[in-house]
This record gives sequence, C-alpha cells and structure tokens, in this order.
Amino acid sequence: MSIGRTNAKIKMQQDYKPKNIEAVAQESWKRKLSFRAEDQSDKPKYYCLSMFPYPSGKLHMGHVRNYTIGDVLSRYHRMKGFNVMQPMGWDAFGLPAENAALANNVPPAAWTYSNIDAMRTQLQSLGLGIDWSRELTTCKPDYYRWEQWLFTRLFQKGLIYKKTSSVNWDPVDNTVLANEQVINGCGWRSGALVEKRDIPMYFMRITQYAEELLADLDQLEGWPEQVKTMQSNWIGKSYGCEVYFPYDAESVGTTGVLKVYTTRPDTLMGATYVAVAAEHLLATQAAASNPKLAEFIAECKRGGTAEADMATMEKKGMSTGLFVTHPINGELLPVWIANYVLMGYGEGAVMAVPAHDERDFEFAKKYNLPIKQVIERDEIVIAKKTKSERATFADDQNEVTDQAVDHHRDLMEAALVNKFTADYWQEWYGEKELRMCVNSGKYDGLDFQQAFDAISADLQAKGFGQKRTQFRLRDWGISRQRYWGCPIPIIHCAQCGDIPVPDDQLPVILPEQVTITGAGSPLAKMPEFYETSCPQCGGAAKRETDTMDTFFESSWYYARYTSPGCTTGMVDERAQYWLPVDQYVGGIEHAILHLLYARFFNKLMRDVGLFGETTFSTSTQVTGEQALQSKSFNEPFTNLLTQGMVIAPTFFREGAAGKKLWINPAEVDIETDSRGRPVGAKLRSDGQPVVIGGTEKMSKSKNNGVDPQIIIDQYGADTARFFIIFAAPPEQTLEWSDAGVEGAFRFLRRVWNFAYSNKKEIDVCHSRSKNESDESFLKSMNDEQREIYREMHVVLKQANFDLQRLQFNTVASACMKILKALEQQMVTGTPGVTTKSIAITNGFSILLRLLSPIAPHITQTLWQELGYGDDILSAPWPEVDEAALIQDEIELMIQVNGKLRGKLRVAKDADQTTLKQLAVTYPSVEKLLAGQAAKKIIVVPGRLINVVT
RNA sequence: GCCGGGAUGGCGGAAUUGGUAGACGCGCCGGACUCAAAAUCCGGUGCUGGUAACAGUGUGAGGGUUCGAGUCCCUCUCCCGGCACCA
Repeated sequence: MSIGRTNAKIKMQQDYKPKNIEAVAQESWKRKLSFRAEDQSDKPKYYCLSMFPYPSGKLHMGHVRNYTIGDVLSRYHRMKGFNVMQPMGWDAFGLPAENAALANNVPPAAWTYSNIDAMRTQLQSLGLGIDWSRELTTCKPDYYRWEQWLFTRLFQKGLIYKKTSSVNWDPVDNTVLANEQVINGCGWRSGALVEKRDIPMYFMRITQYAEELLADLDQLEGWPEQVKTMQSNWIGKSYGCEVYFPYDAESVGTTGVLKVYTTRPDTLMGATYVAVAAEHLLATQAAASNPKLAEFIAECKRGGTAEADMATMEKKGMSTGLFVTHPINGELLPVWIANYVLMGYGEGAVMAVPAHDERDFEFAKKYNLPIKQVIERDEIVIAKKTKSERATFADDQNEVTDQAVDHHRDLMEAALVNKFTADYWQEWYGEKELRMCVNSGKYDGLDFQQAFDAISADLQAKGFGQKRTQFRLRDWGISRQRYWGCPIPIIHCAQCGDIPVPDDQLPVILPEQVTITGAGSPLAKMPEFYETSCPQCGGAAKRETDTMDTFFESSWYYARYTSPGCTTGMVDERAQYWLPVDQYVGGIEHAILHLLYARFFNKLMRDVGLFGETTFSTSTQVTGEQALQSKSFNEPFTNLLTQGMVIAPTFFREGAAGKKLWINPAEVDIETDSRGRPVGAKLRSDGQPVVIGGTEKMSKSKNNGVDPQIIIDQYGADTARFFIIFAAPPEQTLEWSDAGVEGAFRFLRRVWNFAYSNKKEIDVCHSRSKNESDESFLKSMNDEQREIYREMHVVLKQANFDLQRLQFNTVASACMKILKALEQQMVTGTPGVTTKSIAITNGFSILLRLLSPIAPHITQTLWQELGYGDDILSAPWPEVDEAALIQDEIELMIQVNGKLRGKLRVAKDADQTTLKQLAVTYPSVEKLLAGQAAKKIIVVPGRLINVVT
C-alpha cells in the first residue's frame, strides 16, 4: 500500500488511531529511504549523534528520551535545509553479557545478538529518522579489528605501554572484580573480603595529551559550561614543586631521597612529618623487620580500589620508625604510613603540613604529631606590629583600619585559648590570598607566590627539588581480565618480548562459543585461542588473553558511522565530509570519562593521519590553529547536549525482617484529598495500603520502571515522544507521569479532531491563491484575521528561539497554544471562509510543521490529508513574519517602589514625559503618593514605569 | 571526602539580558451534555483575609546589593550526577 495521493482519495479517518497511521508513516519512510544520509550534497551537513545504547535487551525510558531529543534535532535541521545524518549502533561488549551468561547459561554473544534484534524493533517503532544503513555493532570483528589496528600503531609509537597496577581481587572466586561488583568491601557473589592485587596491564598515555585536552576545552563553545569545568578539574593541572627529603642514614640504613610533590611549597617550613602509601618502598623496607607494620600494610591493602571509598574511610596510619631530613632546616621528620596516601598518584608520598592541610591536620590531631603554623593572615601579622611598622604594610588595596586590628586581636586571643581546634583552624588554613609566612626563618613576611618562588629556588640550588607542573589525570589502564571484550592484539614471546599482531593477522577474533564460570577469563583456559607463534621469530608464543576496556569501542564509534562498510581502515575519506559531529546528545553521567576518552581518541586518530594529510609528531603539542590549518580537526563534538535522567515515584511494603518489597507504580492507585494532594496509595490487586516512597531514577531494583513498549502500544509513539519532550527541558531530570501521558494523547487527538472538522474549509482555502511570504497576504486580511495571524507568529517566534537554545518543552507548549488559539477562533470568530479559513489554514500549517519533529507520524498524515503537500519532511520550516508582530498600542506595567499597581495601554511610541505624567496620575499611584511628589520615575521602554516615593 | 549540578503552586514545569512570578499541561473544584456514568466541551484554581472590589504574602533557609531579585553576591540545608573496572 502506498500513501500520499492514493491515500488522499480515501475518506479521512474520523478518529485518531495512532497504531494505523504510525505503521503507514514508518513504512513510507522505509520505502522511500527518507533518512538515508548522502555522502555528497549541496546542502550543509548536519551530523546528529545520540549516544549508542548498551543492548540490555529492553528499551528503557532513558533511551526513549535520548533518541527522541536527537530525532527532534535531526528532523528540525532537515526541514531547515540540512543534509542530516542520524546513525544508530550497539555498544555491545561489556559486563552485563557475562552476568547474563552466568545467570541463564547463555553464551554472551548469543544473548547480545538477540537483545540487539529486540531493541532494534523497539527503536524502529518510535519512528526515529535513523539511517539504518550505517548501523554498527562493536562486538563484531569488522568493527573491532580497526581498534586492534589502532592499538598496534599506538603501541609502536609508545603511546600504549605496560606497567603493574592495582585491581580488586576476589580471593574466593579467584577473579578480578569491577568496582561495581565490590559491595561494602566484599565480592558480590562470594562475599569474600576483597583485596588489592598488583597485576601487569596496558596503559594509554593520555597524560601526554593532558595539556591539549585541557587547552582545547576553550574551543568547545557548544558544550555546557559545567561539563567543561568537570573535565578541567578532572585533568587537574597544578603548579607545584618536587621536594626531596634525604634519608636519615641512621634509621633508614641507606642513602637516598624521599620524593614528594606539593602544590604548597610555601608551607614547607611547616612540614612536621612525611607520609607514604602502604605500597611505597620505604614502607616495605620498614615492614621487613616489624610484624606490626606488616600487618598494618596488609590492612591497607584490604578493600577495593574505588576512590570514593578511599576518600571517605577513616584516616589511619602507623609510624615506620624511619626518618628523613628536612631539605632546608635539616630537622629529622618521622616517616608514617598512611592509608589516605595513594601509590598510584604523584610519588606515593606526601609532605605533611598539618597546620595548613585539612587531611594532615586531622591525622596529626589523631596521632599527636606536632603542628607548626607557618602561614598567617596579613592582618594578624600587621596587628602584631607596632603602629609605625604597620604603616609600611598598609596600601590602598589593603588598608589596615583600627577595627580590623581589633578584630584580629580578638582572633589571636581566641587562638591562644582554642589553639588548633578544628573551628579556629578553619579561620586561617586554606586560601592563599592575603596570607604571609611566619615562623619560617628567612621566608617570613613573604606572600604565597614570593615564598613559592624563594623556596623552590633554594631547593633547586641545593639539588633538593624543583618546580613542576602536575596533572591529576592518570594514564588510562585499558586491560580487563574479562572475556566479553575486544582481544588485546599482543603476542608474548619469550625471546622477542611483547609483539603487536601484524596487520595481516588482524583481527584477533574473540571466540563466541564459550562457557562462563565466573572465575577468571575463559580465554585464559583456551589453548586454541592463546597458543600461537611469534610474528617476529616464529617460535612458540602466547597470545594476550586480556581484553580491552569497553570505553575503547565507544571512543571512536562516532567516526566509524561516517564510513560504513569501510574495509581499508577505521574510516575513509567520507569522515572528512561528516566530521566533526555537529550535535552530540547523551546522559550527563558521561560528562567526564566517555567524553574525555572520545576527545582523546579524536586527537590520536588525527595524529595517526586518519582525518587528512596531517603528520604530527606525537611528542609535540599541537595547537588548535595548526590543526585547523591542516584541514584536520581537534575536537569530535561541536555541540553537546547532556540530557537528564528519567525518574518515577516508588511504592513499597515492608516485608519480613524489614526488607522492602517494591511495587510497580502501574499496580498502585493513589488517593488524594479534595485539593488533589496525595494522602495514600493502595495496591490495586488487594486494595490494601502501600507506602509512598521517594521519586527516584527508574530502575529494576526499585521496580519503578515504565516500559516504553506498553506506552507505545497503548497511545502510540507520537504520544510517548510528545510527553517526553513536553514534561521537562532536555537537560533536567524528567518525572514520569501516567496522567501526563494521557494529557499528551488528548492533545494529539484534539489536533486530529481539529483537522477532521476543518478539512473542508482548509481544502477550499488551498484553491485560493495565497503565499505567506507575499507582502500583500498580510495587507489583504481584516483585523480579526490579522490578530489571529499575529498571535500565531508571536508564538512561533518564541518557539524558533527555544528550538535554537534546545529548550524543546516550550516548543511543545507553543504547539498547544496555537491549537488553543485556533479552536478559540472557531468558536468566537466570524463564520465564513473569508474571515476564518485563511488564518486557520495558515495557522494550522505552522502548527503541523512546528509539531512534526516531536510527533512525526500524526503531522505527516495530516499534512497529506489536508492537502498541504506530499511530504512534510520536505516542507520548509515555518519562519516568522516580522511585519505581523508590529502593534500600535502596547501595555505597560505601573509599579510603585517596584510593586505592581496597575497596567496601562499606551501608544507604542509615547515619549517619556507623557509616560511619567500618565503614571503619576494613575489612580492607585496617585493614592499611594498621597499628594507627595515622586522621588524618581524609572521608565523601562516597552515594559514598565516604576514610581519611587 | 572531592568535583559538578539542582530546589518556583497539590504535581511537571514557564519567566531570552535584573523589569507583569506561576505560561503550557496534569490534578482538583464548578457547570454543560447524559436516564446515569465515562468520554468530551465551557469556566475557576499560589497562599491568607474579604460576598466583592481589593489588601497582605509568596520562587529551599538566612543575610546583602538594587528604584526593582526566581534571576546577581555571601553563608547554610537537603537532593541528584561523577570519582578512573557499570555503561
């Protein structure tokens, strides 16, 4: 069956039946290849990408929201005249497939592929304008062979290297656990106490790109500020100093230095001890002869590797009995082992200045270590001086008043009484501004920067340190001791070492028929997989059995979509047409890791020469300008929209032993009082009360998920899409509401009904000559028509603005406003074709086009049914007729002292004097003035007049 | 703990730059239609007082800047996201 002309002959359905019209519309898009993106076009390109889903098997509301937002953007840009590409694919490797394999005894591959099929069907029923010819699946060799290829290139360039690193080790299941699988320090399945274990892993030198990743954030004007801030903080560039503390030969037994990094060298004179991580060389050495220390180190190694746990646990430490000497004053400082010092960060050792660091302070108080104040507020230092001495400190910026001196005298007295209590300490520890050194010998009186420079210089002169820039960002560990991931293309040869798999032997294919036991990787138990020969010497060798972090796949899929079917590389020349992505849409939870890794990969691929004739050496930093000149590009995503979560109410009953039994909202009836406030809830099946819980992220564990498929089956995809767009702006959390969904459906039905009952008049109107861009169109209208026409365009102007700033909920509102105004016109307007139909025909065409990105099926159908055209997809986007917006009279607010007291209609070009006169003689203003003259009258043109008394 | 974000009627949210707080929708109340109900349509709806006109009050809490603050500044509370092996 075909739609369009054939269908137009059939009488229009009276009732809105989404099931029928959605199937017809989707079939038509499929047949006409409506969403096939052209690799060559006269139109400007628009690459709109939504984060691809992990194929869990069932579409959830978060997906629906993500892809609806992307589809609205895609369809809007298409109508604006862009060559749009909106692809879709599957982030198919990952832990859940292995968990499912354990639970259901299905191989991860089979489970994944059947999930993909199920989810593709669901996605298609949403009516998304996707170019399915570009679909990709990351667990297929034709995809992952190219990341193996990239791996070997980066390995050869030294951008991937091997080192040992800590993982969560489950000693009962003898397996490595993900952070997610560690619950309260125990393995999720075995319940065993998890410990840290050091194993060799491959790392990517993302730190080599830290400077560029940080600097290029400035180029990302289309990114939310908060995401850039988070990334910037994550990279964490800091300026500091390396300090070497020479070993005390007597206690340590050898010579050497303890290396630390500090951002506060100005406080070096206040260092009273040093602390090292449990894995530090000095710790190991001290523990050799001290069983108690060895026990403490073992304790530190218990528990997982998650940073949040490290940061919140109780600070514990133990003295090693070893000493180092202070590099400037030569004092002996004790060496402590502390559980809050991380081996993987910095040097695995810190200098402790308890007077000026919160953690050191807490630790020193706990273990009675000395606290030496070396920084003081300027004012207090000054207050301690005589009046004449003070004069030399006072300047225009920092005048020392007697009041300030008194205030700080009080503080000083408080200090004597409360010395080093946490409250008082808060008063002076942190900020670097307006502070100077005290108790620091020759550095006394220096401010932060002066002391920083002087102490660094002295350290350097003595060979005990130097200034250093440091990044918080660590190199990216990419090895996973798991099965369901991309095999790392390395061969271990006893003679030749670690050899990358040669290109002609790629891909290293992951065997799909395996048994998952939950203990260790199946690959390590498959000789047919790991037994191989060395590509270099030909001798027997062993293939690497670790797989890659799944972030690897998601870091370059955006590029692969540009080159579907490419068998010659990761991408081909089509990438240069489509990249960078114009609009990326996805959850805020990816603000740091995924988005940082994808930015990193973009730079790697650029530097490997995939995006043009660039030949950057990886050892030099590339500026944005250089890259732009070379026709390449630095950043993968020009604009970023971070969408909020979908949340829903929760309901539960207390089960045995206080265990909560969560009840799905669909099974609950809510009781309200006369005002509509909820007072209770009952389970429909037994009529007994349930407890109303909080409103939380839709999840299996809280049983508050709403299945999108049920909504689509019941109301249609257009209703689901409309509700999701209408209920909240894209970046905010969206609260699910069944009543709201019904409201969305009611609205679409009203649109349908309006079309049905006005079809005749609109048809008649089409036969008359008219052109909305024609100036005479506006002039030909009578006042009534012009007013409704103006109303349409006021709403349209706001809607077009809202679309540009990605606030789609108010675009949905605008559609409702237009329909309301048109319905109103039907009731109150003068009957007859000449007075109503022109305005209605024009207004309804605006409504259909404005609504079409949100609810594409109903609008496509009505566009044809009412004879506006064959295909709304190729209709031009409605633009505002500015001439229609001009009004002769405007309404001004009248305020007295900023408080609204009335409204006034005035000519739009009334002058200020007239307006002021009108305001003071306005009855309620006159009354409030009570005969007094106004002190001041503020006129805000076009808005208000404020009379100040 | 650290980094980032949020809080506006009974509910979701609107208010472009400091200038009419509550658009639009849900819910609730009243009315029409109906034998009745549902659906639909019309009207009302921040809170307090008042028959009403109107007045007071109101954007998480407390303070500040301003003729004027939901919006800017300071302090605080609660909630959410991320923290490097969930994706």
